[in-house]
Amino acid sequence: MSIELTLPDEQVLKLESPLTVADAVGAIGEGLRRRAIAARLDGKLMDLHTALTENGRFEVLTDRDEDSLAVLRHSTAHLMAWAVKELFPGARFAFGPDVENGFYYDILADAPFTPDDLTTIEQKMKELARTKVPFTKRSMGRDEAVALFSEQGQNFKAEHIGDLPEDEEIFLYNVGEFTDLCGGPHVQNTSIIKAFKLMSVAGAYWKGDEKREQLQRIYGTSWFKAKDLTAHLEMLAEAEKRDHRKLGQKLELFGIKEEAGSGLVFWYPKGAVLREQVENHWKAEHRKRDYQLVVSPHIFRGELWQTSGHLDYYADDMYTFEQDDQLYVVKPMNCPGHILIFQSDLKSYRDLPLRYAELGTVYRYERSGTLHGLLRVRGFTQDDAHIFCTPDQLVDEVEKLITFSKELQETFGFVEFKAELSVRDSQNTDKYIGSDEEWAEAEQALRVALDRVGLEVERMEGEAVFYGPKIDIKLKDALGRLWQTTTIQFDFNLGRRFNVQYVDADGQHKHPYIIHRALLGSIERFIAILTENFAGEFPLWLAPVQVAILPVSAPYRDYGQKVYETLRNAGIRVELNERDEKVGAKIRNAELQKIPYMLVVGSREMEESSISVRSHKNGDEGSSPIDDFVKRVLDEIAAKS
RNA sequence: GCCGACGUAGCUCAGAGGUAGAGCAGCUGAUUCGUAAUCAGCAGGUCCGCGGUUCGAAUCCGCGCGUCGGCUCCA
Repeated sequence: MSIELTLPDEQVLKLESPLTVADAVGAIGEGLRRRAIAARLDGKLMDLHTALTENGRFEVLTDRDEDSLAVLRHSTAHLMAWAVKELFPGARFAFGPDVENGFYYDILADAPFTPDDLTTIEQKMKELARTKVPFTKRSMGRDEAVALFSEQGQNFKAEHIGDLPEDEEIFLYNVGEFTDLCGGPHVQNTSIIKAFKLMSVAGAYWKGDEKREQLQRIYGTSWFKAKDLTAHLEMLAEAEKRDHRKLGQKLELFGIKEEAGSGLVFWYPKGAVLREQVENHWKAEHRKRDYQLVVSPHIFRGELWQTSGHLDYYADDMYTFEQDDQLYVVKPMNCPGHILIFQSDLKSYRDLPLRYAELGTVYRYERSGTLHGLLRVRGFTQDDAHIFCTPDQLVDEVEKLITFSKELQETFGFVEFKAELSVRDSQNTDKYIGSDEEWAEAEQALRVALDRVGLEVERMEGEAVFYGPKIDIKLKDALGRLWQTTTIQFDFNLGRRFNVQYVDADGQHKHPYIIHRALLGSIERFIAILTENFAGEFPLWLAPVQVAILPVSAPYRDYGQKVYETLRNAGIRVELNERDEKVGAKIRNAELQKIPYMLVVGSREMEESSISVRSHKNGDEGSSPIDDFVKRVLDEIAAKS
């Protein structure tokens, strides 16, 4: 029998079976055979020793393909499991997949792994890898496989076989003494696994269920080349340097105080300036787009949260207290407030679309283990808005929102975005509020709007919240990391619960569509993202201190004071360093604080009524008349660049 | 919330049953200096909190709080 393989260049390769994938790769070229990691037949990944039995589009993966990395990492996970089995014979293995940048394996061990254990395991892996042991695959009957794993005490594997679809073939992979339930593919042998490192160990639940066993998850990273591993570790070191929690401390931006409670942020003067700039810009941009800014109280009576449904769903996650036998709730959302404002008078279709925006500070009791710097807190300020509109205004409004989101974030220097469209789980529509028509219409509106803006979008089946479909937009930062900021959510629930209405042209009372949205997400979170993106080197318009004036020595302080006043009166955020230090030390301090401009003033400058400019970006830039410098700075601030 | 690690001066960290240490920052004084750290002195601590073991606990044990890495969760 012959097999026809269509190669990426459309060439058709005819081969006689029986043959393996490796044979086919060898037929294309011997050099390729040596470099091949795996192959793809009609999009399906297979390893090299698999028998080829069907025709199809055939693609060879070498160590240059992204997908090969996944294969390598998955194989590294197996190698690690083997090493663990050697060192800890009682270990029971759960899942061990590849993940972004690496892999993990969930293991139930007699005792938790220590950092020393990781070192030992890593050494063992290196030792085992050098023996150049092959990965081999075989098929096995279900009952036989369950019996095999049960007999070995591998109850997680045995359990998982029972969870696999009836018609799925069961495969086992062997590497050395380790046998795993696994579909593959894997690298040919362990000699390819060279550049890896075990990173950390953490708890993880079996099958992600917090009611099930908690396992030890060992994370590792793996690469084809040592220099890729080094580059990855350097990237992690760079990310650590940019950690907003560290920079927040060093640059005196904010702090979280144990004595005040976790997840609650104190904004120091410099951080408060950052916030102020972000918020001012945000407000101005909303006014430009016909939003009305509103302010709602921080606490509402409990009944309101009964009406909204939050008290039923989230009672344990809300801060509540009683006063005069009356339950009050510290608001975890702004929506009910905006609805009350909407209902303050009878609304006409002529009033729509109506856009209420508020930088609304909300409080939610987040579980202690989830808190993380400014990224996950218990008190935060949503850049919230609610849009009330008619059905035929829907698409336009959503399109405006997406465009607004992009424009707003672009000002902060972000240029790349990814969108996710979350829709309901079509298998399980009962748990969602709203009719099929509403869901269809809303999803259509979101989709059309996304198309119009031309944003890349991924459909997320079953990821919608119970009350409506949503679009989430993620930005990509300077290190290529994605951060979710914008969320645009339909709400079929609150309008009904509060009976929100407007009078249409035909005199009928109707429910408006309600869209809930945040563009930056929360101010706290967004400032964390900004801090990490810029590594604390904020653009001039955001910089807490824009200019530092550094007199060379005491006799020039008065002149420095004059320059200070000129800049301050021009609206520039400026600091005068009057300390009794050498100018080198003053520069060092200003550089460490990442202040964009430093002005050195001494005798020369005093005589010429000038200043010497040093920028954080370029270093010494030479002298300049004061007025020229003021203009330059004001222009740069205005450009928000 | 769960698993693990950690918590010492404002910050970064050393110390490990027997009087609590360094650097930076702070204060005082000297110095008056030209593009990333001038010198000297002084001060600074419930060693996260509460219990326990011990003649004696920052150190060992228990509980609590907090931080970190994950898991789970995220209206």
